[in-house]
Amino acid sequence: MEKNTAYHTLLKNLGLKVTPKRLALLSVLGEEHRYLSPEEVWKKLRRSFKNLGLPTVYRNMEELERHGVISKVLHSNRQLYYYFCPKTGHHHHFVCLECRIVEDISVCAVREMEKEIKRRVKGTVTSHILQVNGLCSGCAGKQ
Amino acid sequence: MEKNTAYHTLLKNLGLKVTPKRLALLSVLGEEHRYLSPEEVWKKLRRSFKNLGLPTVYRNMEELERHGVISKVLHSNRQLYYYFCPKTGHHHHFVCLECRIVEDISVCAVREMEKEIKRRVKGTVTSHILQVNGLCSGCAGKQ
DNA sequence: GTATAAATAGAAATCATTTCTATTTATGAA
DNA sequence: TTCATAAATAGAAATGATTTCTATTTATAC
Ligand SMILES: [Mn+2]
Ligand SMILES: [Mn+2]
Ligand SMILES: [Zn+2]
Ligand SMILES: [Zn+2]
Repeated sequence: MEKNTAYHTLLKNLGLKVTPKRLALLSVLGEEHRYLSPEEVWKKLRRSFKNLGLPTVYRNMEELERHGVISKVLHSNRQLYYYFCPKTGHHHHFVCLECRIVEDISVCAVREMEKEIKRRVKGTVTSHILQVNGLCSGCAGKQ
Repeated sequence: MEKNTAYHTLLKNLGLKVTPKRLALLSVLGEEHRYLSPEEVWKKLRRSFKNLGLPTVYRNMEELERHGVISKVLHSNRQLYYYFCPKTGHHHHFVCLECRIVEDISVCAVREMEKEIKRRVKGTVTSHILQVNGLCSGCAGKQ
């Protein structure tokens, strides 16, 4: 009995059990080019699964994020959003606060990003969040 | 009766009432070169004010952020943190996840930032959050 | 098939943040 | 210095997204 889907392989490679709900969750995320909240994914999945707990969706999305399969989207309403990005390698995302569409941005420097966004996406950049995390010299020493 | 402090003037200019608690809150934030949560500020302020509601601290910090006096710090624990940055003009922050110290970074491009951080701060960059917000062409049209 | 650990449902708890309402206070004008 | 007024506040309560808990189910390797 072959379940030869890409998502099946993906879960196998991560050492996660291949459950119908996980496959469906990946399918939902994979078909959306927008970021979704766990609750939104849950509502979509409940069409196919009458018994599906919201905590299950939270848990799986968190797990997939830990494995780098999906990425968190920061939002000023501070709710959790995730996006399944097919692109590999370091890059960034232009996210629309209105329709929640996500566009890959290959360059990294902020100036160049804004130029590229204006040219390619024809959108408006209203703000950007740029935060460098790490350890200061004092704390790095203690580690 | 002159209250000739910078914070007094600051609040006046914003059109906010100059209350003792607001002045003390600004003083607490101004003396810390680290980002603080509303609860932490509340605990510090309660030393001076026996009656001080936590909602008051939340409200004032939110208000000051809206006026651009203090800036939010994004944190993976998704709690609210604020930092009173004396520097003006567009720049970014290097925040230490360990001790929560904040360092101003004047250049904006990510590559250059990492170089500068390594050279000046002698710290370790473990990650960076870079998100460009705005409206896609579709949504920008509707506005 | 069977054993085992992982995954899940459903209910309940958590807890940072927000809302609500009565009271207090800062402020500017009289 | 009153005084009127809107702003600010305390304290209690509500909120709600997220997490935790436990019994049950399920995928998987043997
Ligand atoms: Mn980058
Ligand atoms: Mn910048
Ligand atoms: Zn540090
Ligand atoms: Zn859009």
